Amino acid sequence: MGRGKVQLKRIDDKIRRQVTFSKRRTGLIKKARELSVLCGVDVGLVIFSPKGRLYEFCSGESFGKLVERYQIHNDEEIGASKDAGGTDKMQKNNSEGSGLRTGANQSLKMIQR
Amino acid sequence: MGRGKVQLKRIDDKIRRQVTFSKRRTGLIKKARELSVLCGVDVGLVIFSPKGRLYEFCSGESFGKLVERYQIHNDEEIGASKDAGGTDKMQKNNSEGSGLRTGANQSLKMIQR
DNA sequence: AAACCTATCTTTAGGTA
DNA sequence: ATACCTAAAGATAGGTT
Repeated sequence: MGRGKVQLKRIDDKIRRQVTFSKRRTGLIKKARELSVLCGVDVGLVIFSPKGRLYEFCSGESFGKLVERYQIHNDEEIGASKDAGGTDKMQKNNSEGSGLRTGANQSLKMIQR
Repeated sequence: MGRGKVQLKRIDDKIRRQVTFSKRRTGLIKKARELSVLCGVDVGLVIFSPKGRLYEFCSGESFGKLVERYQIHNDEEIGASKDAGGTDKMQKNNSEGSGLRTGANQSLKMIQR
């Protein structure tokens, strides 16, 4: 938006990149909130800045709760041992494995409040 | 967008809500990807549909890795025992506690691939 | 780095197929 | 549900302060 199309590649100029980060981060969080409210769904979003700062949005429950649901979902997928029918595969836009696997249920339960 | 302003409240009609969910979910994931690429930051996003489906986006690392970083970040905040200076408080748009606290480092390390 | 402005691009609500 | 269309709303790059 603004003037000219956006190339989907890392912005070279440090200043411009920082400004864009600030603007788009705000927009993304706003959209995450809108999705959760408009559609009554739970959304969890974490953003790590290059400087190590953390920005997050989390609807309703705590982020830990969402992580637990994430974990449970994956367990069910594995337990069901079928690709068709039940929960279907998510849109794996990136991250092949997507971490958090079976056997860690107990551990996870310890860390979420 | 589209015709008429959007009220920030749950869409009543089930069909319209579902359609909006589908459209906005796609848009949100796209924007999450753009932010991560344009600004070279790591982004993790999870969306749970009312039907229990899971949609996610995760830049670069696995979602588990991101959760670990989330955990580490929170630990450092606590360890530093100061509010000024180091990592600053995130934009807590919701979720007071935000889960995932100290002492679970070992457990978490077990579950992320 | 944050607050505005605004031209321009992008998303999307509603409609149609 | 899913794909496409399009008017209108929304996001934002670049500029200014």
